[in-house]
Amino acid sequence: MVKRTSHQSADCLIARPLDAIGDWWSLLIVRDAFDGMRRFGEFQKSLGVAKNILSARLRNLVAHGILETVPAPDGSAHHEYVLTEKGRGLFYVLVALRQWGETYFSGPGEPYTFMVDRESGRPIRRLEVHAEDGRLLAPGETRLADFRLQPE
Amino acid sequence: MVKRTSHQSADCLIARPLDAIGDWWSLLIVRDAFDGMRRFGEFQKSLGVAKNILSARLRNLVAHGILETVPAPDGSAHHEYVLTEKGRGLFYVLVALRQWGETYFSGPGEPYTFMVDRESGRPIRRLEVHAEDGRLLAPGETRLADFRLQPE
DNA sequence: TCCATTCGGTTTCAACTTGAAACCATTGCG
DNA sequence: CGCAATGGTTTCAAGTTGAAACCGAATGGA
Repeated sequence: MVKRTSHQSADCLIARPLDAIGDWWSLLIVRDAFDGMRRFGEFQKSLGVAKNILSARLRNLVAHGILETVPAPDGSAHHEYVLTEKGRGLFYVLVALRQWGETYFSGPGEPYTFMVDRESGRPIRRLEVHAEDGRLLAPGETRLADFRLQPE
Repeated sequence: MVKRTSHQSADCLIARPLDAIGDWWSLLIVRDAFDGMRRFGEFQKSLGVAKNILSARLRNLVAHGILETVPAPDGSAHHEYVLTEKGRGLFYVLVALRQWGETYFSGPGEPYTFMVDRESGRPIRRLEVHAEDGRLLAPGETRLADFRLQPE
């Protein structure tokens, strides 16, 4: 075996992100970070993940610029992990995954949790994909195109 | 070791979806399926993945109702893999991941590929998260809430 | 002061997963 | 009939994961 396959250098811009966050734990760490968690111990408790794994994942997320470490504000020797701009960019991925989960993975009769506007407490709208001119695009109504030279 | 950790029964509706698609290959298979691929060989060639792994992933995606097998239209004994409704629901996840990739993972001077409207060939708009009343929500301006009883 | 505890990890090691390559069963075709 | 293509499964070494033990630096209390 050469090595677990990496998509670091794949052409596809879906494959490359998966290299950074493409495992079970990383996205959950990011989710918790959006929920305000910052400390190693908080993540560990929330996720129930083994410490070595958490350690490796945090290191990887920091290496990819998704989290960054900042000195702990309480003056302790430890540091905290906070989302970078790039990390906050994962918000839309989380929302998409979440809405998919709400639609297809919530058991009947199960306490239904969903994403609400923090301000009003009301559910948010479903994500939509729009063309440049505003038309709503259904799944599959897109394709990929090269723009080596900016057209027009 | 008990078993590789599963989030099947996690409360969180972000964790549970990750159980279905939370590895490198599954989402790439779904991406290819959106691109019209249907045959084992097509996926294998496109992804360069070992056949045993592809086989296991396809089985898993079918088991989760993301793909389904249909008899091959050419009358051969083989079948094809096509996206179900649930599978097509992953469109928004792919778009979100893709836009994140476009923003943060495209090397400078690299041939820039992005998602365009199939009809017009023009780039699509960025995803936005909106509150019920239409207000634009920034990353972090949401939270999760329980709706055991429908409020209002 | 000294012992205990918490926090944030690293190390160790067995079980599990991954991937390359070999193998196998059907069908298609000349 | 023979041979290649398709769509897998099997095998096995190497890599990854996870539970638990360990460790070192700071507090925290008695």
